[in-house]
Amino acid sequence: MLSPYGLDIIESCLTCKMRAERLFCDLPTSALQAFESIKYATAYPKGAVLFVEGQAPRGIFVLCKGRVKLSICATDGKTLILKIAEPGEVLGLSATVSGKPYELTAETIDPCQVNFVKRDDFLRFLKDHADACFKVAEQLSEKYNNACHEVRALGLSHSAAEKLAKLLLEWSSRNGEAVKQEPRLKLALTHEEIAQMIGTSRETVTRLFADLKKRQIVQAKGSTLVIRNKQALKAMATNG
Amino acid sequence: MLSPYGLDIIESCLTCKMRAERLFCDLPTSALQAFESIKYATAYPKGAVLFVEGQAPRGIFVLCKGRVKLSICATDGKTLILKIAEPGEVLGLSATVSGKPYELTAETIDPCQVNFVKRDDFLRFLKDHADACFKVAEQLSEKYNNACHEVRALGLSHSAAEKLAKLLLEWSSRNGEAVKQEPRLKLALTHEEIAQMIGTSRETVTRLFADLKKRQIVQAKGSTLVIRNKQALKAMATNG
DNA sequence: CTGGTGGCGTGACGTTGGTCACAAAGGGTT
DNA sequence: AACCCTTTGTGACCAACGTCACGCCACCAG
Repeated sequence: MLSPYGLDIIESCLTCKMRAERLFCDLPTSALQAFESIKYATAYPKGAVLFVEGQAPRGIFVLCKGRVKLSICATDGKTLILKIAEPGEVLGLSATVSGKPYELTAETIDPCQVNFVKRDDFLRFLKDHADACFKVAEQLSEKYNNACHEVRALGLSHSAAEKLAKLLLEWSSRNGEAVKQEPRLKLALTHEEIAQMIGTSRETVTRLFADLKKRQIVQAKGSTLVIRNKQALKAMATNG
Repeated sequence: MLSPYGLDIIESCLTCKMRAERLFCDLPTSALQAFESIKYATAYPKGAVLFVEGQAPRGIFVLCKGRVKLSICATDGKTLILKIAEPGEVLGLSATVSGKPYELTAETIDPCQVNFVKRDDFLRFLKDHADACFKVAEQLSEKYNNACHEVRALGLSHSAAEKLAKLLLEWSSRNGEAVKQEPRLKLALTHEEIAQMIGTSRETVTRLFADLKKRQIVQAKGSTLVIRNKQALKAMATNG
């Protein structure tokens, strides 16, 4: 079997092992078969751009493997990273449904496997499969929810420190690390990228991390970060 | 007929004159009849709270008359106004679909007429009416789109002036005033509320308006604002 | 008229954090 | 080793803006 960019291709959604765990993949077999017939399994190298904000919607991208960076950017080049999409996520969904331009830019940061579905095919699929349509509504609610959290973090924070603390706590809650006394997390992003996630400058992120380390709140072990004082971090995240 | 809070109640969605113009109201008669049977026509005075962020979703609120302020607020009381909802808008939709808590707070700023539908009834209605389900997906896309714009405005702006310029331009584009040489708009909000919309302080808004007037970019005529120099405003909105 | 209240205008001041500039530390390649 | 290139660390400087403080005006009730 061909295996571009070092990926093990998932051939069919019907036999996909991760099917049950994922919102959009978990559909009755009849719908999945229909989906199967309109999807294009594709693969991208690291750094590929799936779509750019402002572009007319070509269709949806179901992420099967790898991570994708979702960002918006200003005319002057300043960019804001909204989230790093993980496998199972559907990208370009809202633009495809509404017909408006993609509202953000999607760029792979790993080699990725993606199922692409053309807009026309997808809309027809939704008309025919009411249960899929409901799943889409659920997915969109999820996305809206995330966007609201983003708005809250950006709009109601008093300082960059507060936003960084929020981000670290959110990351640690991803993998269930949050319940532990001293959560650990892999810092897979550069300071520059972290800065773009919280809407501040690279230097500020560096300084904030230095400060957190000095105050014994976090500790770096290679590329993993140990949160030594969860309470202090939470206090920073809520009181600004 | 009873007419609480000085409203002329719209009795039935089937005979509603505004039906065609509005996304959610524009459904086939069969679906509308089903909707009719599960909705509760209600009325609220000015200042009533439809739901609070964090609350478990009780159902959706279709706004028929009046305006509703949608906001999120921080633990310290600082609030951010996301938008002022106009008639035709469906409130609490995403939370009702996903089952997660309402992500924002809805408070009437006029006497309002509202059609309320309980969550259970609404979900059953969606299962039965695929076309309604698709409408919901469209509505959610719309909301997501708005949220993305909000994120962009908040996260990628360099200054409060830029955000205010963006807001004024957006307001003027609502009523088709934007095409005119010198668009006019009603300032229905206080400086305090405008500040809460762009995430800044009341004093800053006052100062910004004073500056805009001094530079002949806008002009106040009573409670209406005339934009005298659209170009300058656009420049402020894009170049920060 | 008088007092109360809510919105607006404005000065002074201090902090935050963006920007520039450069140094240091890795990490990979030749 | 010498060389890149990327990432991180740090100091200096300054504009933006949040905050406090207060005065003014309009409106309304008694």
